Amino acid sequence: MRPTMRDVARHAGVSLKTVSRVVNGEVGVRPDTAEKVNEAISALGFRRNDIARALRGGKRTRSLGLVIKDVANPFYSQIARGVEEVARLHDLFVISGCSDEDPARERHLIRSLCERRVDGLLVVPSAADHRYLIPELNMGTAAVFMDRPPEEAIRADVVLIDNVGGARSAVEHLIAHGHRRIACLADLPGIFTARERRRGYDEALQAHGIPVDESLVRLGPHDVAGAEAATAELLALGDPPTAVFAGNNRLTIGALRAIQAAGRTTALVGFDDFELADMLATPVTVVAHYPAEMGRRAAELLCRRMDGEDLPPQRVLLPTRLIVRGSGESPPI
Amino acid sequence: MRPTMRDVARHAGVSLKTVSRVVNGEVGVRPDTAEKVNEAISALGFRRNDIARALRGGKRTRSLGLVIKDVANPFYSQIARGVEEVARLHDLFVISGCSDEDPARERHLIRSLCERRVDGLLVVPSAADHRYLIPELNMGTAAVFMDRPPEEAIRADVVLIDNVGGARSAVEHLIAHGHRRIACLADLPGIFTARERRRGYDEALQAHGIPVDESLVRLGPHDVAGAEAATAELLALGDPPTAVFAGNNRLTIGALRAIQAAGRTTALVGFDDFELADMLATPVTVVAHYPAEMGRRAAELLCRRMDGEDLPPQRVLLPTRLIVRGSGESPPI
DNA sequence: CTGAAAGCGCTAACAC
DNA sequence: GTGTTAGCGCTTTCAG
Repeated sequence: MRPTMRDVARHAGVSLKTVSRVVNGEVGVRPDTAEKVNEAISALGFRRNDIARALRGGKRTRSLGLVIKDVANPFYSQIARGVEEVARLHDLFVISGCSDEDPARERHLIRSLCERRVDGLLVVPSAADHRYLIPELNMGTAAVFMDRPPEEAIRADVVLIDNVGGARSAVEHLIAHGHRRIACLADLPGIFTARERRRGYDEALQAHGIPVDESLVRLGPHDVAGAEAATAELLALGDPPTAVFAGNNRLTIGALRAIQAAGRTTALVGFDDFELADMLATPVTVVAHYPAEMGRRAAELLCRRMDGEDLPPQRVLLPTRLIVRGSGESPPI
Repeated sequence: MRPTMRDVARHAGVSLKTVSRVVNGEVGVRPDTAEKVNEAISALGFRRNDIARALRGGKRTRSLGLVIKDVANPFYSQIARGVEEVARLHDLFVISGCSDEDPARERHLIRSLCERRVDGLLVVPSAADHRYLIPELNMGTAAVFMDRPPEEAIRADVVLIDNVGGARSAVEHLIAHGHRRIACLADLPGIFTARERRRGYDEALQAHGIPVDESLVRLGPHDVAGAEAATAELLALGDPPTAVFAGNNRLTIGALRAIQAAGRTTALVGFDDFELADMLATPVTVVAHYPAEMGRRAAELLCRRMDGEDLPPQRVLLPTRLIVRGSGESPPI
């Protein structure tokens, strides 16, 4: 069906190797020979077969594998964008898959990507054991982790957000506005970022001599509906919180819905910026960060590893920024 | 570095072919032989090389190429998600790239994907000439287009949204609420969806005997700022529109900003749903559609083509749905 | 400058 | 049940 170099060679009346030289822009081909070859190439519609190319010479496949939770989620799609930008610069393709936070699927994806001989792996790891990766890493597949670190045993680079610092700055902002009864909404404690952000919340309170009141902390909600219900419960307490810190954008939206529904002016600061946060009835104060930058940085580290650079495992911490919009500045009631 | 089947065979004291049989779950291997082979596999950390596998026998690479404008844009990332869901069911990998609406980059991407011998191609085409694809298609690479059709000469399946019908329903909704001076904001006329939506606007007015007033039509703005400026201009007219139809989500946001800034209650219906549309100060009435479904349908069509099904080119039209939320129901002033 | 031969890691087609 | 041989489409020697 598809013509091969042999076919082109036959058509042009030269040897296979000469075609190879022309196709790869090697030197040492007379212009008129090259001309003949190029004519044959377009006459036959020849396309070099990169699969065969990668096979011979243990060549790189010029591809990297990306495992994220879900591309449809803006956080991950921005990571993917950052990765793609760097990949493009290095003439690499990105082969990606969604784990949907399922460890079995994640493992299957990584295994399949290794079977396809991707030159490197970029992974947002789920809460699971990643030791199965060790043989792959030893076998020479570079890997960089994003957003959550793998276990200690895995010696690989990782790019994280400053979760603790970001959460602390959010809660300190609320304290600065006079709040002392501040609720904390965080995702499932199995998730690294949820634990870290909760830790930032604790640290901020402690630093200001405010005891942590566990009845104001809700760990577990991980969607808008769950956060809305949890917030409604908090607002219905005898002594309700005057402010809420929400650990991610879905939790922020849920909290917002509950606060609006209750007709309160409870202050709110959320982790993660989101589109239209400034256009809502109450514009939302957030701890912003830059997922695309995370993707870029991770991809850059990976490329360096792929080029054989041999540093000790890096741990990059990306900064956050508090964006003040209104919801975080309401005074305590 | 990485062990091959030969190495495994040597280690297990069997022939290469026996290893191949075990690795591929073929029948006709004694359990104890299989056992030995499996031990050698884990001892050496062997991973079958899918590159070599695809080469032999003109085998499929079990991958498909996806070319979209930008993964970071929720519209495209949802398409990507739909594609990935179907790919997963068929045990296919997705190799994707962003064209950023640059025809040269799009062409480069498609070419490279063909060189990697993807089994099929899923493309959101930019406004450009796609005839260079014809040889690839003839050479057996299946292709399905999404969101915008390629030129007539390309005989391939395409999955579209009902742009005309959706726009018409939006404008008829405004007419039903008593509006007659309805503005139209649409993207660059080079873009298929922009033209089609503008056509739906015209059709709705004509169907109700309302003459099209070109001074109320703004073609060209393609970001929030541009739409905001265009809308501000419209509102400043001596005889301003009482309602606005915005041709996509960025234009809707821009219009909304301008209307809020002017302190008006101008009615607004937008094409494309977006997150938090219901949480804004004025919840936004929209023409919703389902990008993930577009990705799924396109991927399904592609898989059927890849399986050799030979129907005439299909043209799938996905329905839209008007979601009433408030902004589209204000009466004329 | 150009070409012939070997072989990347695997599977298909046949032996035994 | 198991092994041997050929060869996928290309690049890499090494000769001419």
